Amino acid sequence: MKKYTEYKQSDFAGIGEEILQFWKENGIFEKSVTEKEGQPTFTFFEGPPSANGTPGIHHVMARTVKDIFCRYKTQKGFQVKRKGGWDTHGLPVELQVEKELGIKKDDIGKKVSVEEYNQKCRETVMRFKNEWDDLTEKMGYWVDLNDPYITFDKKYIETLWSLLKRLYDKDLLYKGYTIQPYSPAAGTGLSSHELNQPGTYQDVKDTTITAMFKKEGSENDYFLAWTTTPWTLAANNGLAVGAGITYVKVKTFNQYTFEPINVILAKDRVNAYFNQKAKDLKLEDYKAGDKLIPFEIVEEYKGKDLAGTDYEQLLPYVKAAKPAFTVVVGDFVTTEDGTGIVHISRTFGADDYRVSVQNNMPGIFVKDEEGNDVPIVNKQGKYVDEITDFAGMYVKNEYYSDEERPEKSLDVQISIKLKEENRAFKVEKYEHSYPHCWRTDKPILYYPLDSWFIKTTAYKDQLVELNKTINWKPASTGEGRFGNWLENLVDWNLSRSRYWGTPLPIWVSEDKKEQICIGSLDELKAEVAKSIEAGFMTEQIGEDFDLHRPYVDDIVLVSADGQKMFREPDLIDVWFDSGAMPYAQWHYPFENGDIFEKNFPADFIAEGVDQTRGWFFTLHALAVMLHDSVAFKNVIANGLVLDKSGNKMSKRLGNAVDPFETIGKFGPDATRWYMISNANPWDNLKFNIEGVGEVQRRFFGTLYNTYNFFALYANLDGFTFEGETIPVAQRTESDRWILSRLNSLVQKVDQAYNDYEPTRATRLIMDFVTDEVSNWYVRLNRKRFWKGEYNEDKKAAYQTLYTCLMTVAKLGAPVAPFYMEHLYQDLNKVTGLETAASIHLTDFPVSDDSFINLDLEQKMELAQTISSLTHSLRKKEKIKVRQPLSKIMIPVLDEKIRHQIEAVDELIKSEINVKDIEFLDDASGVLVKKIKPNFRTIGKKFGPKVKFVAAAVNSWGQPEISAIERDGKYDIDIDGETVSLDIEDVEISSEDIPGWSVASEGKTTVALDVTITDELRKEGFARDFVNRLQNLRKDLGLDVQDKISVKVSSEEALVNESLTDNKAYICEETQATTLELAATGTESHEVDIDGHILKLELSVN
RNA sequence: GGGCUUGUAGCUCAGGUGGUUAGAGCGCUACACUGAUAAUGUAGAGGUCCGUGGUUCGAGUCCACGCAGGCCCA
Repeated sequence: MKKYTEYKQSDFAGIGEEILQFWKENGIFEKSVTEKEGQPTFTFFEGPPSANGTPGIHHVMARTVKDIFCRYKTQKGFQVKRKGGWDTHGLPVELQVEKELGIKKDDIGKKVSVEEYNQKCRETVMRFKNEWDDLTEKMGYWVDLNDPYITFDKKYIETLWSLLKRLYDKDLLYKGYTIQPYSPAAGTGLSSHELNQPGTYQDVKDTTITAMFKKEGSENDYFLAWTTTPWTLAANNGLAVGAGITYVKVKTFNQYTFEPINVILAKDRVNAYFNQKAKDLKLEDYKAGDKLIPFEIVEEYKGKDLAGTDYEQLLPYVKAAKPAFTVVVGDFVTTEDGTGIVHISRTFGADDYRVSVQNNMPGIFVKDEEGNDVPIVNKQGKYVDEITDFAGMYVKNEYYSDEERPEKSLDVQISIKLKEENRAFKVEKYEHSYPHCWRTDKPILYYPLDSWFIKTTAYKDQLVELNKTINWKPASTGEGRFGNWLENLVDWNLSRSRYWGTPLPIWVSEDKKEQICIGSLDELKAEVAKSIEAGFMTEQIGEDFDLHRPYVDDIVLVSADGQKMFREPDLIDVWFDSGAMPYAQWHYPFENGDIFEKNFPADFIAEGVDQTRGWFFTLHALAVMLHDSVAFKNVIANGLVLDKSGNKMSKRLGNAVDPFETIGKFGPDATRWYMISNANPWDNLKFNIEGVGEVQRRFFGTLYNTYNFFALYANLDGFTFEGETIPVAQRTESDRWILSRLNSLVQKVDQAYNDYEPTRATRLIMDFVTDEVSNWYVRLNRKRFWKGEYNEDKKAAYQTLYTCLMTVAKLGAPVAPFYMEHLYQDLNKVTGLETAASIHLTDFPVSDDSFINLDLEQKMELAQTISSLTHSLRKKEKIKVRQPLSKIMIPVLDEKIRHQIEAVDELIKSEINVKDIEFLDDASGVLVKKIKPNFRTIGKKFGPKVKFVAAAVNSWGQPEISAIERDGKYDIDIDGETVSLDIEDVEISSEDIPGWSVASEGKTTVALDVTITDELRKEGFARDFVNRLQNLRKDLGLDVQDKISVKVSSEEALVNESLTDNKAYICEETQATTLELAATGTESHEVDIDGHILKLELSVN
């Protein structure tokens, strides 16, 4: 007969490896997909990781979340295809290659050819693929690694080109300006990544100016605006105020020219600009040169009232058309520093640019040689010739070489000019943090650069609307972080001036008047053919043509009017790569149209919350713009994995956790279960390795022990779940109880997974296994398993526990795929009840409502409370559980409770070792009742008078309590007013039983009779004796079923009587066929029971 | 600077719609159990619910303003 495997020792890491092998050999993952052919699909998109770095523990977290729902949906009957992928382009790859080659960006094309450089990127990007594949397997992440999509693949890029072409045809792709960090010294724009490198922000002292902008048509009213970059004042095209900020007009004098002026600034900033000591000075007393300058607030307005006011251009070197030089409202204006009025220069600030565009304000531009609009600072960082007074000066003194550096910087010279013109209110040095170029160490400029954009703003409303249909976990990320981002959407800047990435497929003619966007390899070939005809190219490109730089740059096309066309040198944002994966992973629309249709949009995706503006956005944007659809219906944005103290993990700090080490030590299941159960995936997880150990001990250890317990006895009795399943109605109270709880659990866990709440699911399962199955059901029913014949009752116990174990395995399989598989196999190999080769091919359990019995669950809860209270009393009285006591008494105030307790009284009695349960009701006359107000109801009824009502109720004695119990209501007098209290307005309980040792919890009270009669004492002694005998059996290495003969010699009457009186009991418990009181030989064992020494001799029959 | 988020026992976390003894696990202490045994059970100690105001008869819970940590973006 088949046996359940019994284990001497748990080895969870070993189970992981063993099961992994089993899955591989039997192709279980493949089957879990192919067996579901024809079933409804559940689509999951894999956000591609980059394999140019080693995986960390946070990847285990992210991928566990993904895996759980794919496995769950598979068990729920869906077909879940999971195509893996690799993100291969991008700056980190470039930086790493540059580091390894010991070059800088400038060296590309000089020291190293673009070709060599790209080859190196291609090698580097997959460097750690093996580690990644290894982790994927070991952690049990089921994803198809055989046919992954790779973003540098030619087919992948071709899809990207086709998408770009579609956007281009919809007029959504355009070239424009954006304000970007720019290093004139290095001659290149910087990415935010580069700006975030350590050391880029440095404290510097700059000359700052609070400039005076003269209000149009006024005599001497000026708006004050502060800037830390005076060189941008010549490009000023507007002023911004906060709509809700209060502004004042102050009558005063200019400290440099001593002229009378009226200045307008935020009310909150007056104290920062005017000396309080001058508060009481009179304006008419002011004399030119006075240190203290008097001031007087003469008017007050809101920012929104100032909007629309015109002012005179401050430095009118380059003109601009109206509505330039107008006051507008900006949401970024604060009164933290400056004047509460912000100087706006469309060409030199991102906020400035945005607010200018919103208000249609032209910027200050000059024409270059080709007639294009360019800013007043050139790419070297010098003023253009049009700024006559300062033409050719660097705008930052740091850009000069040491020899050429002027004594007075441009900022200082502008300050002097403005002071002389009565346009400077205040000039001062100011120390602040300013970003510097990490390569040249010179300050950067915010500067308008050419870029290609996708006009996402044209789809803003659809993006916002469709986002509302997405189920975000947590909701706040969707509404807040993502929703707000969509509300303030700007066009997607697609350009990157780099080498390793997807090239922009746009060719532009030499005169910039014609352009063409290529949407496929075939199109490109057709264009190349034309170019060959025109004599610009000599050879057609081949099928294996690499769509990367530098090869694409060598292609010269021909325009309609016969000009040469060159590719725009930009690459596209790598986020376009990943956002396009729903299409590009299938090489859609060139191939696989049917697969794409079935797998778009995704039902579910998951990635880190840091992807909100990355992958989540690009997926959403492309789906909305190209398909008028969401890209995903459900999304989990998981949080960070921090170290145990809440610090970010980093290799530099040495606090990073190695996932292989953790899995190697604790196995994949405990690692996964810990991460999911400890905190919601969207909260940050403080990863503490001890927590993994705890999960292993507490949850998996308990489950393992429970299985082992089952296996031990089921093997002895040969239980194989053969024959009839015993009807639930014929099972014991506790069987029916645990099955009721089990079915409730199935319902709740199913719901939790379905709601994308994995943490709730794991906590439910864990509590069920440890508290209900192990600590209550198994503990109370232990004897049923090991005592007596293999009868119906025993069979029911086996069946019940088996069902619990099997169901728990299925419920927990999505989170702990290895151990649950192992448990499934161990159980099923004996019973053969399931036909599926793997738990991951079985169906998710379905709750049977007819098993759920809430009344029974209440009863058991009562039993648990009563037992716990009695234990507590025994403890207080120092009476051990092995000592039987005659009774407990329980006051019952209603019949229902009484019946409920009666239904489980056997259970209670055996658990706490008492002979009897006695109920005390009103008739007993010994009850002392306690009453307290039910605030929930009286709060609603009496509102502010609650206090008085509560005081009245609390003062009641037995007569009032009896009265309200009898009549169902009671009238009291509050403040001369009669109010009526109903029985629901109070809670009556019994706390005291005069003369007894009592304990209570909630409405349940227990009193314990602590009298130990001789008979009880003898019985207790017999129990102790059984205990010693059992120990002895174990010490002697006897088998559970061995029968024995026992001889005992003792001088004491108590001992002898005890053994005689309880002989039958002792023999049954210890499997003794005889128990003799007789002299023992030399082979005897001496035992001590509460100071009574006796000798006993034991022989196996 | 802005958006989002977190703050409850030494640690990790629960605490529908406000309701009077704020819970669990781990850890700690003590005890019990010893045929689940490198297990297990019971009990105990341990709290300014981040702070300050407010709303309310009543606030861990609602509102406002702060403080501290985190993420993203400027």
